[in-house]
Amino acid sequence: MNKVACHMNFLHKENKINARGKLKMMGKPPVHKERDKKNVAEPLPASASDNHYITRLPLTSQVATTIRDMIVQDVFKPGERIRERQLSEQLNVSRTPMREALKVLEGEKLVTLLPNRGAVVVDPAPSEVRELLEILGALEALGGRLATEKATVDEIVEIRALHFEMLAAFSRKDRLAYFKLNQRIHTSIIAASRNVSLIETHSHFNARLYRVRYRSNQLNAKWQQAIDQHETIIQALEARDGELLSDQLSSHLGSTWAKVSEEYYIKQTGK
Amino acid sequence: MNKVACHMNFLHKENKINARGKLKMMGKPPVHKERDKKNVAEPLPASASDNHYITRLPLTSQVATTIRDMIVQDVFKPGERIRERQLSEQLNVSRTPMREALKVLEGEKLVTLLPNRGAVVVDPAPSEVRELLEILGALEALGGRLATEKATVDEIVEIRALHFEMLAAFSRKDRLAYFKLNQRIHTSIIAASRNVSLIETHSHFNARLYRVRYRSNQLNAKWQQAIDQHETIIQALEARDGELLSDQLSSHLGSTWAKVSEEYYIKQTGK
DNA sequence: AAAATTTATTTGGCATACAAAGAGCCAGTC
DNA sequence: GACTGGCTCTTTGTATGCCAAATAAATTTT
Repeated sequence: MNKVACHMNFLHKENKINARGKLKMMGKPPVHKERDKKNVAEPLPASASDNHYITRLPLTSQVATTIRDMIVQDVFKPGERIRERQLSEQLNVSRTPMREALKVLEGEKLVTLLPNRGAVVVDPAPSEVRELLEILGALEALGGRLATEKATVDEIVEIRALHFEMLAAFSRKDRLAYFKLNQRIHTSIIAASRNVSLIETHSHFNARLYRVRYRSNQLNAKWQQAIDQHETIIQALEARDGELLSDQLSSHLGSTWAKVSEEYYIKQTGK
Repeated sequence: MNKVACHMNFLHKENKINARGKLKMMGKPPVHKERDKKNVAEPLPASASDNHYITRLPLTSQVATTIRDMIVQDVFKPGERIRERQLSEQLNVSRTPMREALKVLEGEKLVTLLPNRGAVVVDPAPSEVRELLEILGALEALGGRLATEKATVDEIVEIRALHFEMLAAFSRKDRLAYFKLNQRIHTSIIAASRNVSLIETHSHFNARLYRVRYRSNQLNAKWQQAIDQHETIIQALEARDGELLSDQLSSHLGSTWAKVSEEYYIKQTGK
């Protein structure tokens, strides 16, 4: 359900999605391979560890998730073309779910579908990144304001705890841990807004910006400043000051743009 | 490109989409039916009236657009099931583009795809409508603020003109004209923000709320109040007062929710 | 009447076929 | 040599048929 990628546990290109234990070789009369184990109803506990027992999600969704992860984690580079036939063979699925998955990803703006030329991984122009950050800022501002009204004490405490963990990562100069905690904090604030549609929308825009922010995080010089902003954010939440939190969140993303745009500038001139 | 429906020019159910002047009977060697007319480059003026000359859009997109219009315009009622085989026969396309189109619409949250049970037209719960209106409010607030910075004088003048037209529709008690002008005004303000992603996102949420707002508009008792709000909105834009415009736009949508929720209440109790 | 079982309908996914669009190549013309 | 038109090759777009699995409906059994 969570569209933001979980880091570094994706399938490699050689991996195969093999839905419903499908047996591909055309001999072998279909004999319900490993179904009989549990053909009594049995409510299916759905425990976290049943990822073998290959999930009964529609293949299309599985494929979409796989590709989505590959994109967010840079297995497919921006601008790279995705050949549906080739990839569907690699994933061991037919073209049908592959194409449907690409349609889904197109809707998520993670790929562009050129007519008769297939899918290309999007490579947002700097201006688009700025636009998206503005939107994300507005969404977080809304989420923050709602959170000050609706968050439970427990949620706020948990967010504060994440903040401390983030400080720990900061002290250790552990940029990856820092990044992930940072993300979790923002996501948790939005989650506290209790607005399901907002949570989804936020997650969607976050995914579109994931790569950019990840890379920006790797070379962010103004780390201390970001930390300071975060402290204010948490305090505003604790004080349930919607106005302040709202402002802080959007200006926080404003400075993200400052960092990112600087990076674009460097890439363009120096390098 | 504009996802908000243009009113009442959709295809009826008997209509057929027949892409690329496809000749289905298997005789007839392929002789580029009516292409030769314009195989010289000719930038293709894309005038509004070239909807005959059967567009060279992918069938999937055409199907998606058709169904989208049918949904927004209530040909398919919320909660109604869409049978892919049946509908694809009616539209005279195969299941393949039909299924892809439904995937697209799922991404737009206009239908829900139940595994093994196909597509159902979404029927947002009141709470979801509230959520979406909150989000739309935040988006319009952002758009408004940007518009005060970026709008050209011409754009503002045009919006003022639309406002007067809307007043005219109001005097005539022409609710449909009023509604459409109202939509155009809001869309124009967002368009003036110059943030392409925002324009798209706004259009998307607007589409999801289209039906609700349309119906609400039909029985809105507090029409005068809405008019007053609009006057303030236009003035704020003319004064380029971002703060004010921003506030007005989101509170405007707040009162939209007031109206809509009232209607839900009526439906639930009285009726 | 409730439960279990059978049947019918529909979707999910695969495989195959073929037309059309692009991309690249090559020759011929100016 | 640059442009043009035509080839060929590859990939996508669409149609079609097929079958398994899931659901819903009908029917039988208990």
